[in-house]
Amino acid sequence: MNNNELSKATIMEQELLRGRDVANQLLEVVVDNNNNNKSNSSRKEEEISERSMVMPFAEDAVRKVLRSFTNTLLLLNSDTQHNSLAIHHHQSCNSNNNNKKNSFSNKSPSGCNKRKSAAPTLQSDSSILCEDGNAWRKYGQKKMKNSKYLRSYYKCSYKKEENCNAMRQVERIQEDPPLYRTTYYGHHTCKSSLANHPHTELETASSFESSTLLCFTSDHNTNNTLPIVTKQEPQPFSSSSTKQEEPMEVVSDDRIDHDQYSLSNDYDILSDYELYFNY
DNA sequence: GGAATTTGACCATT
DNA sequence: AATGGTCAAATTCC
Repeated sequence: MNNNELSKATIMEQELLRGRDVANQLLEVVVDNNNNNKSNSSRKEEEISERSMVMPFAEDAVRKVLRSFTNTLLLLNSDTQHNSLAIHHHQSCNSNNNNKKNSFSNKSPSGCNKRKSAAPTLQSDSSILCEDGNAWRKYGQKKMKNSKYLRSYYKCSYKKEENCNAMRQVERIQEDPPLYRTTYYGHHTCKSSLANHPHTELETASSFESSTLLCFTSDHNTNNTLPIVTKQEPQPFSSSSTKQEEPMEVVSDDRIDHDQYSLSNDYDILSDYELYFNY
C-alpha cells in the first residue's frame, strides 16, 4: 500500500469515527425522547401512541447505523493493515499507554487460559463513552498498572449461540477532559451484526416480511410529515428485545475507590456518566 | 426467575 | 514476582 492510499484510509477512518460520533449524539436524543414519552402523561393519547410506535424504530435504526459504522471501521482497519491504529478521535492518545503490550488471552481447548499475541483490530479514543450498536457482555474488569481507572472486558453477547469471537476493551485514559479508549479484537461473525451488512443483505431479505415498514406521508390537516407505522412486529435484535444492546454502565464505576481519591471527585465522575448515558 | 454484572481466584506471559 | 486476561460463583438488576 502506498502513502497516498494510506492517507486516504486514515481520512476514511476519521470520517467514519466522526459519523459514529454524530450517530451517538442522535441516539442520545432518540433515547431521551423515548423516555419522555413513557413518563409524560399530559400529551394527547393518539400523539403518545403514534410516537411510542415510531421512536423505538428510530432508536433501533440509529443503533443499526452505529453498528454499520463500527463494522466498516473494523473492516477498513483489517484491510489497510497499517501500523498506526485509529487513534485520532477528538484528541491525541495518551503517551503513557504507548508501550502497552498487545497480548491477548484466549481459552485453549484444554480449558486453561492461554494468552495469545494479537494486535487490536481497532482502537479509538473518544471524549464520550461511544455506543457502537453491537451487543456486548461484560466478563471482567481489571485495574491497570499506572492507571487509576479500571479496564472493562467485553465479549459478544452471541458468543455462545453463534460462536462470535468479537471482543472489546473499554478504559478511561484521561481525567480532564475525559477521554475513553475502546479497543476491538476480531470481527463480529454473529447474525446480529451481519444482518445489516450489504454483502449479507440478500441472505436476510426473507426477513423483510416481518420488518417494520414506515410510510412517509403528508398530513394535509396539520401540514406535518410524519412516518406512519404500517406494520410492526418484534425484531430479532431490536433494542426492545430481552437482550440489552450495549450496556454503558461499564465504566460507570471504573474509578478505584481508594482513600486517596476524594468523595467529591467520585461524585463528579458519576454525574458525568449520568449526563452522557442517562438511560 | 432469568439475564447481566461484579469480583476474587486462577492462569499465562514476561 | 508482577501484570494482564479469563473464568465462574455470587450478587444485582429487570
